[in-house]
Amino acid sequence: MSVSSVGPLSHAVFRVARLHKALAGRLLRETGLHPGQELVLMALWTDGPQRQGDLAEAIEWDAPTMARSLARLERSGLVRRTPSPDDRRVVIVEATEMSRALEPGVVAAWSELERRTVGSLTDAQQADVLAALARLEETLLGSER
Amino acid sequence: MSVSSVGPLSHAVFRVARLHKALAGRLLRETGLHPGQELVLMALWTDGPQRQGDLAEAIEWDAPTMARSLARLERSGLVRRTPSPDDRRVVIVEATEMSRALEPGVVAAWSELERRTVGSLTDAQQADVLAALARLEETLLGSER
DNA sequence: GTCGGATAGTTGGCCGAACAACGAACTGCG
DNA sequence: CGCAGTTCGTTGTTCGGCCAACTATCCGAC
Repeated sequence: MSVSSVGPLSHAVFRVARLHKALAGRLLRETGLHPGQELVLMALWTDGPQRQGDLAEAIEWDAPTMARSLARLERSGLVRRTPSPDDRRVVIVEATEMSRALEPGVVAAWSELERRTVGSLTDAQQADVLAALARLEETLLGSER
Repeated sequence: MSVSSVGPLSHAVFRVARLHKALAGRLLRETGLHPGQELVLMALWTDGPQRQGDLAEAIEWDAPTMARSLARLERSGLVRRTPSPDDRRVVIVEATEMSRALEPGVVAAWSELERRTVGSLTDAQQADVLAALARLEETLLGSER
């Protein structure tokens, strides 16, 4: 029973995901960030300081994953965490001035990633692919509940 | 610059991949395996004993990732590794008898994963999605070289 | 007011994943 | 024959990702 015969669609998702993530990693390397960290920073750049929990929810991360990732970003000086005065349990996260220097590189990396992902697809094909992915996402989300 | 605006297609790939992998992890948990290990075992079950390098290539894994994963599987008694007599650098990997007990569960998990991924898609829609993923894979592969 | 439950983050453990650096073994060329 | 270069696998380090267990804080009911 080979993988591709048991689950052709799952296998295809697997393969595309691997390739895409690997490409993202290579492109992002020039910025010095690891894949995923740019999501955190982009969320902070666009939405401003926010509670750690909200940030985790925004990019759909586990709380432990977010905590550790922020600890690393903080250590790199890209992020600042301050306890909220209102509720001493919550932590407010914000991007530092220093992190702003990375923004052009990150946007460039994502643009290039998108360019290389879209490839030579026509607009119509691109719409098809997006629609297909949306269908998959909807199905998978439905399977969670 | 939000992620979805910079790279809508990339973002969609990202999201589907996360959901799919998480679902795979949940389904596989019942077998006691971690996502990825089932790929190794399935390859060994179908193709028999083989060189570690060939195995890594078959499921497109990094050599270090394969080495460590096999070390864990070996520790669990699911896999046996013996040095090749012909070439003392190479290691021959084989699935143990004990591992065979997991086969039904693994196949069931992958079947369920596929079922939940396909969802209520018609055959035609399913073909569309597969074609779309194939196009993406082709594009991404082309971007590697 | 106090005590129990809910909420916010952290930490430990384990895994897959990538890169770099390394040692061991083989191969082929001069 | 000997040595350079290649191939095979391992180890170190650093990540993201998940679960489980824990601490600290807050809130609400009694």
